[in-house]
Amino acid sequence: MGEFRRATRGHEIVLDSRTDQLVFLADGATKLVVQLPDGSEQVLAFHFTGDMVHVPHRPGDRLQLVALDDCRAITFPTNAFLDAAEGEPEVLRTMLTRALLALQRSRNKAIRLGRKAAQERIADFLLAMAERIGIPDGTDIRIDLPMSRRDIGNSLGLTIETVSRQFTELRDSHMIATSGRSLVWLHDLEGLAVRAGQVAAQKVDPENCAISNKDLASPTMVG
Amino acid sequence: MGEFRRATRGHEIVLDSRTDQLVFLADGATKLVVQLPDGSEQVLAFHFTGDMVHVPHRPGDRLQLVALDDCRAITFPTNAFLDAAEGEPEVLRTMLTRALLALQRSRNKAIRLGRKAAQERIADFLLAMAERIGIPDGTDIRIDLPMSRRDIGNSLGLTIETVSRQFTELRDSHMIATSGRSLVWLHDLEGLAVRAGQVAAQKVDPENCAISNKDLASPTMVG
DNA sequence: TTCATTCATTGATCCTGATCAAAGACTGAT
DNA sequence: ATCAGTCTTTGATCAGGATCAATGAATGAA
Repeated sequence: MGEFRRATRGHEIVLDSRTDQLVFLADGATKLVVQLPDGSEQVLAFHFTGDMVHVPHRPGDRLQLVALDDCRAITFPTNAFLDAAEGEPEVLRTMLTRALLALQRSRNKAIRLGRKAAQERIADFLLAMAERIGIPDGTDIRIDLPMSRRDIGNSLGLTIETVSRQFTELRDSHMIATSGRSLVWLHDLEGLAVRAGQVAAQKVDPENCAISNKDLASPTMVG
Repeated sequence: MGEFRRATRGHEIVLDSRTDQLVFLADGATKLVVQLPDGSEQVLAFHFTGDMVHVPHRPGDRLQLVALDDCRAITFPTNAFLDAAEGEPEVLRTMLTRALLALQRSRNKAIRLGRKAAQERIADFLLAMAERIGIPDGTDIRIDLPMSRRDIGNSLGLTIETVSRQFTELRDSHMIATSGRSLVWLHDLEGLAVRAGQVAAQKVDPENCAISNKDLASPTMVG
């Protein structure tokens, strides 16, 4: 019933655009992008190994799932998948739980975007990435970002220049360190949480990083 | 199992904040608001009669469901509700469908917020409201907005003044008319769609134009 | 290695929307 | 109806981030 797909960096994971699709990302990282009629594009979400992605059929605008590195995925038409799961309430329930989690992530994104300061968005983005793909490295958390500055900007409603300037400022204030285009070390999670406007609580616990999460083996759907 | 709740304008629909809640809005309109640690607030979504709302338990920040007018609702702890629905795949499937719809709306909100121009956000918001609570009135669509300019601004990442100025400009260009604080007539859906960036402005191939017109009828965007 | 291309950083200027301020309109209660 | 309080509109100024422009670094291929 499902179809296997491969894609290399920068290439679209081809989907049947006639109906809603469910995509299980077996390996790799992707971005979900909408091409707006004015030619610009908006990144709606990033996904990583194990995630389940819902790609709705949207007449009117172009929705693409693009590989950020080498990807393997299995795609299903949503309805067909649900029909098959009809006799398996626990499958439906799991999917519902993931869908609600995806909704939470999307709402978090809305909070990020509605928040005006560029600095808050960037700090929040880094903390969110730390939770999903961060790896403890001494007292730091190391992140290997698969997406470009442009992708980050498109995701946060900022330009590539503003993203770069914010990275520079965080580097100058010793909250992060970078190497090359993709490696980032988070030095000061608390400081980043403050800059992200999360002052009250919600700090990233190193134990909650992707490495330890993987043991739970609970794939998540992301929006 | 569920609990019945009433609330009048401006008052919170009290929820058990210890676990995720599912709220079925039997009657009325609400806003889902997050209180950010810095004291500001962000409107995550608006809801209307018949909507299902998921209010996750978010340790760290305060999430409130606030009545925009007189509301009646039934609330359930998500887990208890799902346990009870375990033997009813159709219920689960319906809820999953609704959750995916909510996800779509949230993504649309992200598109609105990521899009830079205030005018686009406002035009898009009005079209979204038209689809959800608009009433045909001659060649116009009439909307009775239950939320304040402040709510609209908080929802779109704009200030109350900017919202007001955009309304004024749309009025001056005869795309809308207003009466009092809540009544709005949409006069030119096509023009609004152009300002919303849903349709490429002028100078497009005739082919795309035809497609665009068709798309005006397709469901879209609410958050 | 070297080169070419793409991506990232830095600088200068401009513009949209935020902020500050004040006046005007609507709503609900008396 | 009148009034008080709140919400909305309008104006003036300011600032953050976009845009334009150029340099510098990283990656991949030959």
